[in-house]
Formats: sequence, structure tokens, C-alpha cells
Amino acid sequence: MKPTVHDIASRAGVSLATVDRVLNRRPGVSARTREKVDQAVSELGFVRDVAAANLAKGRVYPLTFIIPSNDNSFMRGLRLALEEASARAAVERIAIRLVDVPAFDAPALAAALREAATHEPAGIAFVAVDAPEVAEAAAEISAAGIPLVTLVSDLSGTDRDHYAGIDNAAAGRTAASLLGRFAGGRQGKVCVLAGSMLVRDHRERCDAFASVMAADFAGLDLLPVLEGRDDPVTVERLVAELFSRRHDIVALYSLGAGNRGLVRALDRLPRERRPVVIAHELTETTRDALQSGLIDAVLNQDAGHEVRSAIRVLKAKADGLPVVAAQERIRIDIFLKDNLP
Amino acid sequence: MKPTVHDIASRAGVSLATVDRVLNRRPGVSARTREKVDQAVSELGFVRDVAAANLAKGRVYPLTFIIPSNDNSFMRGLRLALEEASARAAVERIAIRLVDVPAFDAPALAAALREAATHEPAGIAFVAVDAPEVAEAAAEISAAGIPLVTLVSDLSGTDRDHYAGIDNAAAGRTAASLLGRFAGGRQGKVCVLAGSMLVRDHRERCDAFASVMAADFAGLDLLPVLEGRDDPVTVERLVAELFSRRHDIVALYSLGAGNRGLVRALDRLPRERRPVVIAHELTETTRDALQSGLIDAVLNQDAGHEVRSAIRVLKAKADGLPVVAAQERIRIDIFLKDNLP
DNA sequence: CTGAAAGCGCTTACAG
DNA sequence: CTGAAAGCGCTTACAG
Repeated sequence: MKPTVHDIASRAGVSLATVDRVLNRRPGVSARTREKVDQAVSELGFVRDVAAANLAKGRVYPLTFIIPSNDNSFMRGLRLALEEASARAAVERIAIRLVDVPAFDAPALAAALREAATHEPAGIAFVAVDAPEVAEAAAEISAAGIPLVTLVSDLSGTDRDHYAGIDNAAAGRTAASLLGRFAGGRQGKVCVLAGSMLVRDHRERCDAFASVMAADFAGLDLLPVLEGRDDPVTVERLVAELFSRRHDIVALYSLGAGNRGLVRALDRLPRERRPVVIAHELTETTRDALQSGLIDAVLNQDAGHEVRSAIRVLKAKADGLPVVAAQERIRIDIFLKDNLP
Repeated sequence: MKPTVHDIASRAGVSLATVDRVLNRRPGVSARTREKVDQAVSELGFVRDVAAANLAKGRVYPLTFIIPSNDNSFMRGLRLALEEASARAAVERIAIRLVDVPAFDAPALAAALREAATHEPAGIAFVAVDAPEVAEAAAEISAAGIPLVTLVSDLSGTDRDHYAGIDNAAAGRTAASLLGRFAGGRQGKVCVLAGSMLVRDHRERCDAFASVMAADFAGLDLLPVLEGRDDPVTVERLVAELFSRRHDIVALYSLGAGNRGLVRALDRLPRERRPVVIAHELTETTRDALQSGLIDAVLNQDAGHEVRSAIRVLKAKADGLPVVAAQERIRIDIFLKDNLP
């Protein structure tokens, strides 16, 4: 039978209260007593039942997540993942509050951060817009001792405790490698389609993509970046215009969202003009496009992983526990039509 | 404040015991009483605290995992993942026992299965060797009412409750698509390197790979499959021999383990003779080879995901709960040098 | 069919 | 510095 605090107490010849003090490294125990308890713990191989401990503590961890109210599949998926995670997290007495904020809007985000802080949550996670006013709000909250995690897109500067998202430079490089190899020696122009250069994840993908293309695929030239604001309608218009103007495009990298518009534009192109296409985020749209061959590969970040990682980190910070960085690394998934989940 | 069983009891005007009976759908409650409780539950928005319930139940779930004692990185990783999962699972009163069994050995596996069953575990997970004697042992255990899950490699026939592993046909197809596109129109032979055709995962990868190659990449011909028994020494010898015999090999698909041997053999090849290489499982060896360019892409199954899925499924089966198949699907990861975690 | 009481493994005032 | 007792939210014999 697994040993309990009672076993430790009788073995060490002390009370439960003392065992608890030693276990939780609280002060007010003589060195001798502490030793006896520590010894009993290691002799019996005691490990604390965290669930029982949480139950007894009655402690709750109110966490706030600030998410852009963008109507694209990725953000919808993030919301869903958050709701699911909330349900599971309840077991560990974590209560999650979701706050909406307009997309790509630095002042609104800064205000939302400050508002969230007034509720004194045990931690805040937010999708960063990389702007000074946001950094300022973050600094204030950090200074107030509230753990802060950026989600999906990071904030420049140091005023956050952790970033729960993919390595966007690596994503850009991966896209370049795949696109370059899939192009198979063809020469021509490459279109890069972003959401907004205001968010750091898009900027980083873009820069890394460009540098690998320049280094490894000399026959492929990048056109000026198109900014579609992750909005399907805008994206469709931009892409359609570009392809009607130019006939030398052999590949396209869509590094933001709003791929519904991209797919609609691609679908109207004659077969022989279709470029090699790499896009981000596995959604219903990109999945269908992979299967029909309109998109060749999709890079994906698992919103569920990101959300769960953010929760774990915020809880650890709230408890003053260390974070195992390696364990919190978020993977970049690659999907072809063949390995769709 | 979150409502508890006490709140439900007083609201419905019944005792805790009755609330518990209704909550757990146990018999011996009048329809009227049941109704009152159900109503209180929905009015108060009660959700059961699973951790507290488990604590009170004192129920434990002894689970047995049977893993081949193969000395390759993947199986070592699986072991590690299992130990990690054990630690976390302890919170949910799951106790995991690990049993070693010789690799690719059907009689030994059948014996291990029967032995495991004598301990009356709440469930058994095992890496299947796809042979009749194993199927027979599985059938017996299933008949005895012990939930059974295959891990990594599946068992033909129906005598298991669940398979926790990737879709190996999809993996074979993915490998073919990548290899074909990376070859970029070159013509020649393709070497296929397997562990053993006795395990179903290898057979399925191989078949699917072959069919996509035949359908989509006419210029690339498959050579007869090499069986390296997932053993680095054997693999090295086979590959070295093949390349010294033939000079028309343009690509290689390593669908099993033992890649240390493969990499050693490839490394001795002159640069211009190096084939396009797709391998399985991200290990130290394949990671280094990706970075140095000896391997072009690695397909990976996350042993941690597989183990955790197996645990979840076994627990659900033990509790008589349904399994959400979509949630238990294991992804096929693709790694290039650019998106290494 | 229903309920009072004890207990799961831990923590927390409170008293000494 | 140390301990006895009550309690966290649920479940389980046992008695009626």
C-alpha cells in the first residue's frame, strides 16, 4: 500500500501537522524533527497525493486568457481548446476566464490587460500585439507580481514570464525548405502573404522564410509581402489582383490566416498556373485544399498544446515552481494530404 | 462558490448517500427522488469533483504495459514516456507495471500476456507481434473481461479494445509523397529498409509506400525489401552491401528502427551518391543526420502521446466509459532539419 | 428505498 | 516548536 502522511507521522513519531510542515518546507520545525520526518519520507518512499492536497487546501487559481475576437478558424480553434482545457483544469482547481479583445489593436489589448489585472488573477495569458503600449501594460502587471504568459505571438522585451507558442523563425525556414524543394528547380516569383506586420509571429516567419529562400533557392525571387489582415475577403482580392497582373508566380507562402480567401482565388486559376502553396494552420479550409491539391503542405501549431502549456506555466509560476522549458516547447506540425489527422 | 454534494442534498431535501446514488446512476432510488436530485443538479450547475471522488473511492487501476526489450532509441523513448506518464497517472490512482519481453517473439509475447492476466490488472497494453498465437492469448484475456490495447503496432483480428498508434498506411503514403517530390524528377531505384515483416506496422508502411510510388512516381522503381530486424549492425551491413553492388539508387525509405547502422553506411558514401532518405522516429541519431543532411525527413510517432492515450483508453474501458476515437488519434509528425523540436 | 457516520490523504487554524 | 481536531468534496458500508 502506498504510504500516506499518517505512515510518515507514526514512523517519525510526530503529528500530522509537523509532517505537513516539513513536507511543505514551512518554518517552525526543529532541525532534528525535520530530519526524522525527511528520513521517514525517504525510507517509506512517500510521494504526496497532489489531488488530496489540493482538495484540502481549497486553493483556486483564477487565470485570465485574453484572445483576439478575430473570426478565423485558428482563433475559433484556440477558443475551443481553451474551453476543453478549462474543463480538465477544473480538477486542479484552475478557473479560467476568457476575455475578448479586437484583433491587431494595441490600445485595446493594453486596456484589456490592465482591466484583467484589477481582478487579481493568479496569472494572465494573452496573444500579444507587439507594440510599446502593450509592453508598458505588461511591465506594470509583471511589477504587480502577476505571472504573464504570451500565447501564439510573443511580445518583444522581457516583461513576460513565458511564451507559449511555436518558434516562428523555424516555421518560416521550414516553409522555405519545403516550398523550395517542392518547386523542384522551377524558376520564377514567390508570393508571400501575411496577416499583419504588427504581430511578431508574422514578422518572424516572413524574415526567416526570406533568408532561407535567398540562401538556398536562387532561382526563386520573393515579391513584396501582401498584408491580408487575416481577413478572407481582403486576402482573396489581393491574391486575385496579383495573379491577374503577373504570370511568373511559381509558388506562394501564406504565413497568416484568412486562407478561405486564398483558396477561393487559387481555385479560379487555370490548372497549369497553380503555384506550389505552403500555408499555416490546419482548418477545414486548408484540409480540403490539401486533399484537392490546391495547397501542398500546411504548417500547424496545436492550439490545444499551446493552451495547456500556458496553463501549466501560469500555475507553476503562481506556486513559485520552476518551469521545465524543454517540456513546454511547442512543435511545428507539418501536414501533407497523406498524414492528415 | 462551486456547488458541492452538500448543496445538492439540502436543495433536494435528501441525504448525501442518495445524492451519490443518483449522481452515479446506481439503483435503489425512487423515480421521484431521482428527479428532485437531477433538478437540483441542473439548477445549481453542479459538476462533480473527480479528484475528490477518486480519493473517496480509494479505487486503484493497476495497468500492465508489455514492451519489447529491443535496444533501439524508440523503445527506450517509449519506456521513458511510460515512466513519466506513470508519475502523472499516480494522481488518478493509476499504477503502471512494466513487463519486458523479447522483440519479434510471438510465443514469448503470448506467454507474457497470459502471465500478466493472472495478476488481474484493470487493463493491459502491449506492442503486438501479429501472429496467431498472440491473437489467441489476446482472445482469452478479452474473454476474461480485461481491457486490452495494442500499442505502436496492431494485432489483426478483433480481439483488442483499441489500438494506440499511428495510421501506418498513412505513414507509408506520406513517406512516398515526400520522397517522390524531394527526388525532383530523378530516375532510378529506391531501397526500402524494414525491421521485420512479422510486425504489422512495418508491413502496412511498406505496402502503402509501394502503392503510392507505383501510382505517382513512375520513374522510381522499388528494390526488394531489406529486413534489418531493427538492429543497427545488421542494417549497416545490408545497406553497405547494397550500395556497393548497385550504383543506380536515388532514394531510400527506412521504415523501421536501427537507424544508427543506416547513418553509418550512408556516411561512408561519396557525396554525389547520397540518396534522398526518409526515415522513421526522431532520435539522437536521426536528429543529427537531419542536421548534417544525411537524412532529408523523419516521420515520427510521439511515444508520449501513445502511452498517454493507451492509459486514458484503458481507464475508460475499466470504468465502462466510452472512448472518443477522434481524441485518441495519434499524429504522424514530419520533421525536417528546420522544424526540429 | 433512504440516511447518519466514518473515511479517502492531505491542510489549516487554534491551542499549548 | 509541536499536536489534536476539523474540514476539503466525495463515497461506502451499515442500519433501518
